Amino acid sequence: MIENGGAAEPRRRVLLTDVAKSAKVSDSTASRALADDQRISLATRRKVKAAAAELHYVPNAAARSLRVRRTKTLGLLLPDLRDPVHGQVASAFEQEARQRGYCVIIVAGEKDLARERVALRIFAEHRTDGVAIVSCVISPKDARERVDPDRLIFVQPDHRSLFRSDGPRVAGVIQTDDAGGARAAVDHLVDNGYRRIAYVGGGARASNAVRAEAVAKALRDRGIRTAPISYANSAEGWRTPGDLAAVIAADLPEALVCYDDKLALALMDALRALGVRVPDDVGIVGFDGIPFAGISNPRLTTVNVPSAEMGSAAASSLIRAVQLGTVPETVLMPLDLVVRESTRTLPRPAAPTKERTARA
Amino acid sequence: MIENGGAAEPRRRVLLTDVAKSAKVSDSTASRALADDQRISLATRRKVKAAAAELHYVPNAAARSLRVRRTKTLGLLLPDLRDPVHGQVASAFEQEARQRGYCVIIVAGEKDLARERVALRIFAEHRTDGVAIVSCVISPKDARERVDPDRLIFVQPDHRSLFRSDGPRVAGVIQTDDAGGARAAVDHLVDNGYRRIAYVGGGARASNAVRAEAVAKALRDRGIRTAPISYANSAEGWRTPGDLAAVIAADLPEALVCYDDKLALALMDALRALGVRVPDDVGIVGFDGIPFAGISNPRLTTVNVPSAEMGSAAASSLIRAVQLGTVPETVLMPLDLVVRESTRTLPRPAAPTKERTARA
DNA sequence: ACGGTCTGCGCAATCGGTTGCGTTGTACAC
DNA sequence: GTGTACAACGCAACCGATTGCGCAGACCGT
Repeated sequence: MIENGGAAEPRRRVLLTDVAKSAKVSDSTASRALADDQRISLATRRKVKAAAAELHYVPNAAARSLRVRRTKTLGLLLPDLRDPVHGQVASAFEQEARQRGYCVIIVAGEKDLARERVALRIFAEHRTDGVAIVSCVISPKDARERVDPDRLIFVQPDHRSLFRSDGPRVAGVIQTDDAGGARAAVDHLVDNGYRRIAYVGGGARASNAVRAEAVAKALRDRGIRTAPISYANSAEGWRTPGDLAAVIAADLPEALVCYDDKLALALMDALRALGVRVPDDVGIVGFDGIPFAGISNPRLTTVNVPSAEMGSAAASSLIRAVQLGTVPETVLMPLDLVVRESTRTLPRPAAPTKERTARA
Repeated sequence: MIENGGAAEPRRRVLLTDVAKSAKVSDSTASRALADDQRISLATRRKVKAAAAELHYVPNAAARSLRVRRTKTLGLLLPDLRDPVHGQVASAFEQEARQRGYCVIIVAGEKDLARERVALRIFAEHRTDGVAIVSCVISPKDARERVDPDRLIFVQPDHRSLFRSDGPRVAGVIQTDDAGGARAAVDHLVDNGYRRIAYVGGGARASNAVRAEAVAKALRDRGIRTAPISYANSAEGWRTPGDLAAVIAADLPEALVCYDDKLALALMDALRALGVRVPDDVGIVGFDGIPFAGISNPRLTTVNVPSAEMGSAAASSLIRAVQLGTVPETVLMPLDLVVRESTRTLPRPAAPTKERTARA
């Protein structure tokens, strides 16, 4: 029977000791019994478990992790939970972690270095067994100094610029093959007759530079030698999609490759306001493969990024590393193009035309 | 100077004791100094802090919370991090919490009772100072038995069906005024000449029933006495938006009020595939006000739900309750309609027409 | 010189589990 | 009868902080 004490006092939490007492065994035996330690007889184990259930015993994670020096907790640092891509990553990460018995502390860093450092500090205080950093601005070096590098993994669903000049290994990295994705996008466009192709950037962020470069290279590789147009934001401040659309509409290319789907969709909206039709007047391809790209009007052709896979891969890789005492692995995620309605086949000879490919 | 010990052994964590030793004070003084206890002289405080910084001391949250019986941690249970609405709520919740010095453990319950119970168990083990439950299937009663009711708040950005037959107070609740929202939507439609108005449901979920009822009542209140059409999903299984669109197109109403924006947008896409134009052939209004509703084609008229405000309200209310030892308050969030392009003014006398409003 | 009041700091208990090691009890062999 | 092996369990230390209480020394007044 449960002793209630009569009064409605703030019911004292039931401790392992209470369970032990109720089962008439020592604390240590109770602890082992609940952990299914083979040294404890089956009968005793059952007795203890029954008592625990009866008393509604809930172990104290803090006390346990203090002793065992493991928290079964992971830290997840990302820029923003509202973003579809990060939401996808976070969702998959959390699921995978939970299935493996870990729970996760999520902190949004908002692409702000100070906040990101605070986040890592929080993880350190909580002694998380591992940390995943998704698309953040903090440098790997900086991050390594704040949390155990062996317990650290970077996830870059949108770029991997941080990892070029930083030596062979910084920790685990789950990165995307932006070059491959850009190639697929460009191939699709060129094969369908598009020639005047522009890249529309997402600002001054490093992630943008990577995709811009990837697209530029893919264009060069296909012999598109017309100076690639690139609409970057002004160094200061941000252009609204409306402003950007106006600039673009003033000298309309045949196709636009956008930094990401969010930009592509916003741009489609803004262009529509200007009377520019997609894909009739201009083709558009995005990056990321967010859910809404599949039901927009027109549906968006996009380079799909396996955000969910990246999230779960990060979690499982991290956990494996923690348990084995190794360093999280590094994996490169392939990107595939999903062709929809925002691009079409241009009514023009698909074979490379002499006048455009110059001396090809 | 930092003693490194030479070898690359798994650098022992630095403890408060180390800081104390380095500052030549006792542990207790070190602890108090770091907490800026007035009893410790300023000079000593500075000395200790310097030592802590020098040694890169990071306090152990588990040890601390074990002692102080407070974890400065909140639990957040929601169905899915991928959902725009929940993402918004989670984002705001996390921000607010972090600003107040709390960190948050997020668990996705996926509208699955078992998983939700596991989540609450996790929160209980971690002794979270408070728990917020967003749009979940677990009953308030059930939840109250698993976590301290005084530390519990429900957030219902999409419905509040759980709270009708459950007594006056179940814990804190942040709920939405769906009735008001539905009224605004219906008023807008009716004022613009729409008469044959249907509600398109989101399945058998309780949340759907609430909005369906709210819309039905709003229609009745405006004297729209034609039997309100309502496209519910079949009891078993789910209809695809395509199926749903086909059914709707077969006998097209003048306007559709959808359970949420996601459904509205999917429906617009499916209807377009069937050659039905929005808003020319049918008006559409959604619920939630997700970001993408603002840039869809056509832009979606929708009942805006202040998800972010709800998230931060939940966090601050919860924290306040925890600190004051009171019960989290209950608030009702007003919903406002944002009119965009998916509805228009019908070329029909706006005044109620005799033949439709029957004996009005 | 001596009692009283502060100021600044340290001792040791405490939070709630886990675990190395030792102890008890029984069975079995010799 | 005694030694040995093994199964089942208990004692007490430990994890790393926080904090109630007490104590030493400085300072002051008389």
